[in-house]
Amino acid sequence: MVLDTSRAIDLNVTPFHKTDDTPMSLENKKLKEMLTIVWDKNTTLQNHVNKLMQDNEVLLNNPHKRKFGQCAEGCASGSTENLHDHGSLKRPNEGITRVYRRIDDLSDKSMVVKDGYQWRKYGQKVTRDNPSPRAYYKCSFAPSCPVKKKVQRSVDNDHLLVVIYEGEHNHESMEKEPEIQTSSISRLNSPMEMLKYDQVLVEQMANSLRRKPDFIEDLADAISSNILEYELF
DNA sequence: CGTTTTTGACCTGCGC
DNA sequence: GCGCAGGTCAAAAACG
Repeated sequence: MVLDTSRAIDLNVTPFHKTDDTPMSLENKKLKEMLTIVWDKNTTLQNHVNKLMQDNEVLLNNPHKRKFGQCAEGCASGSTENLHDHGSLKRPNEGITRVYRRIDDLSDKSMVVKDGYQWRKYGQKVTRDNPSPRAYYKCSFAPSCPVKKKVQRSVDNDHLLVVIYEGEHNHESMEKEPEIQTSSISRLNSPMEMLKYDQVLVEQMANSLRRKPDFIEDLADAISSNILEYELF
């Protein structure tokens, strides 16, 4: 869905860009035109996605919700809007951080997320919008440390654990592990972290968008027209 | 035996 | 005021 722009740019700067009419030059010209078309379509799609995410943000900030944070998983209780909030990047409340962790072993039900801190589980609950239980943890330094976290499998993707941290630790962690931050992009420092972030984000958006029939039609149109144009060359 | 996890009961806030 | 759903408590069980 998302074009690999770095590759596109590499293709666009081939050493064969003389203005003569050699077969290689013609080929290069065609490739450039194709790239322009694909790029335009990609931009259109991304605009569409941005619009959907903005709509989703409006839903998240809907004051009808009981309390912020409770809509952490599967806000799709509304029958008309079936988008989930996993793609949202910013939260209105400070001190609340969402982290996505990938699970490789689906049979592992422990929902243990190693984040460098010690946690004590104090509850577990099955929520209405997600069949997998939500686990509640307090920092083991409580009550001096007020931090809590909630861990639940993503309703969209079994391979993802959604971890919601509330509050800030007032002590040092035992060990630090890299996390996939989605609430604070500034914490994605390395290219590898950015790559992981993109991967997770794309998965979430794809899962959400699959539920939008209009978008599927648009996507199908874009792909089919793209293929036709490609075959014309 | 101390610590952690489990789990049913209870509390709280919100919508109707 | 009632019902619902999420969050928390606390006793019992499990574990090292």
